[in-house]
Amino acid sequence: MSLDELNEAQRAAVQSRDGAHLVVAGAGTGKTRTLVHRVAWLIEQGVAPGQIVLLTFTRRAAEEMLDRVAAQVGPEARAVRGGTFHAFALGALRRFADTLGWTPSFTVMDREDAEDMVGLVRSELGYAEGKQKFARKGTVLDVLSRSVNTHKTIQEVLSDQYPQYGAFADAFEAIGRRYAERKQAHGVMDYDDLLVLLATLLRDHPEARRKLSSEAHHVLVDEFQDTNRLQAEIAVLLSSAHGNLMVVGDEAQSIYGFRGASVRNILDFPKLFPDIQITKLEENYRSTQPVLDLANAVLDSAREGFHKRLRAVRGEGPLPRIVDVIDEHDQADAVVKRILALRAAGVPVSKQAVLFRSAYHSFLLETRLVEEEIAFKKFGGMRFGEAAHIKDALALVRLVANPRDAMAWFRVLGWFEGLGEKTAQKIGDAIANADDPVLDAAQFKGRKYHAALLDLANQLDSWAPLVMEPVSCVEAVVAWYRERMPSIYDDAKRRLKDLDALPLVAERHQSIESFLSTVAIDPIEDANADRPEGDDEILTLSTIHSSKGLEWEAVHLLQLADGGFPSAWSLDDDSAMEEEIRLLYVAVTRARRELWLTRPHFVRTRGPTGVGPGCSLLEPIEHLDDLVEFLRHDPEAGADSAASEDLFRRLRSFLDM
DNA sequence: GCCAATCATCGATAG
DNA sequence: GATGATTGGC
Repeated sequence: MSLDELNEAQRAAVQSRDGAHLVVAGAGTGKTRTLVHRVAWLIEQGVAPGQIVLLTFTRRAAEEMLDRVAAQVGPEARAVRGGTFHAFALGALRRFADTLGWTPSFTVMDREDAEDMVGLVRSELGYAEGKQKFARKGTVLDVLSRSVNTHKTIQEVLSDQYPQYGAFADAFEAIGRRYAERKQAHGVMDYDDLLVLLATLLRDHPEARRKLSSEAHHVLVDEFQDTNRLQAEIAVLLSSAHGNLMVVGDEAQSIYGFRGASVRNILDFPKLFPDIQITKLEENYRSTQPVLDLANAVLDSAREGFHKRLRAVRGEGPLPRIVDVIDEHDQADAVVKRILALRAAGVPVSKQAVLFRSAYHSFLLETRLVEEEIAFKKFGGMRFGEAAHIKDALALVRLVANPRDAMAWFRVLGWFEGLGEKTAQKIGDAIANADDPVLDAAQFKGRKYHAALLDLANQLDSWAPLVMEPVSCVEAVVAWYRERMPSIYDDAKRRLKDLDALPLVAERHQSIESFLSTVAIDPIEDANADRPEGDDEILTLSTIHSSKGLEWEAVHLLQLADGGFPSAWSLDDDSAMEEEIRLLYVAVTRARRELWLTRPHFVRTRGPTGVGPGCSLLEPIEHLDDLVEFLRHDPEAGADSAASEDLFRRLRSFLDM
């Protein structure tokens, strides 16, 4: 391996001695490359790959890094343990569940199941009833989650984030308690439990801590600015046996405040370790100077100054453009034409990305892309594994694996006519608590759904022997479920082929439990996603959140308008607006050379009303005129130009504004 | 008491 | 477009 390709600061990080090390890495400064070299270097120094733990934010990031390490030091690099905090926690908790009083065969609920369980608890406790409108189940779960992820009391979370429910702290707490009891009784964890329980294990059980941390000789954490209190605690405790903890991050790119992340973790990190080493990576290898000039100006517009100046190694390039468009239709038109123009100019679509604040911002564009036959892959938003029919099939598999899974019963029983929420819950709970957890269909003789339940019970019996063979089991379940689909969904036909993906995923797993819990925290890829010949022609569509750490030659940023980006929810909240600014910073710094921002004059906003035209993210940027070139999209001319300045005037008078 | 159908309201980002 | 509150039927 050659260290020649690294600059001095990167080399210092790569070859750092043991101990705590903070690497502050601005956008595009070679953070990934540094981490890759660090891991490779450790292996070359004789550290066993299995003793290195690389915690990243997404599975995608972990895999990419390990690929690159493997390219340098060989396939043994695969033994490096990598992944998200949640995935790591899952593995550790499987081994130490007993210690914490949990069954080792626990399963993991995704967000939707967790919400449903909260919903059931809420109605059980009677908070759903009339009187005053109570928080919806998703909100209740949000509050509970925020409380554990930020170490704040329910009351504090309510006062800070949901003042309208400030008087209901007791109710939230009661729901939280019952919810927690139920999870443990049923042997299911939600995402937060994975972190909470791992932290508890490491904090309160010295033997487990010693064992886990001595297996993790070197702990590296990527994107540390986006960790929350629990994750930071886990990282520190996990490295307690040796203190070899390297964290990498950029406080200016903190964009997960909404789920409890705190920049304090990275800012205060040095206080934890008196002899910490700190390395700053400041030379930007990714972008041209004009892109960075805009990025710097964006940061300057933040209330909390970060005093960061990105310096380009690449030199000059075109100015970023702000293209004014009328509405989303116009925007889709402008972006499609721009993508094609860039392709014609030699930038393949695979080196272009369209980024946006919220997943739905790209809907209209997606229809245009289909018309234009531009293949794309979308990241963020609704995932394949979250589609209702996929979750249905998985619920059946869960029942095979664990007949006491009350939430799976709840979901499955909901398919049958005449069988509603109450009865489903009753049946599910009864089975979960029975000595022999089977569905006794006979007792529903005379009911409309008697025959359906008999069939279900028979099928489950026939699948039970397959529990040791994930693929056969999943295939059998899917085959039966296919037949039921038309009675559950009007658009069953469209959903059918998605089910093919499940057996393929199952093939990669030795056990049903491993299949199910992986699927819960690491959503399935759509095996049917249209894959045209060669990856060359696939455009990336992504939420800004999911674009983290990635880069493209050309970046198109959508919906720069109040209510779009920034989100309507942030407009009246200073700290939320700060996060919107950092989001814009992240988006801008994804671009290597071409950066096109579209600014629609009119957007259909969801959320709080009273959103006017304009983009309050761009307004406070000083010298914006010098930093970007302004264009207007003219749908008639089919090109962006300054020629149709009167377009808006005409439109305004047309709309009488 | 429970279920299905209807109307009103609120809506993001992710593991 | 989903969730929740309401209504009307068994």
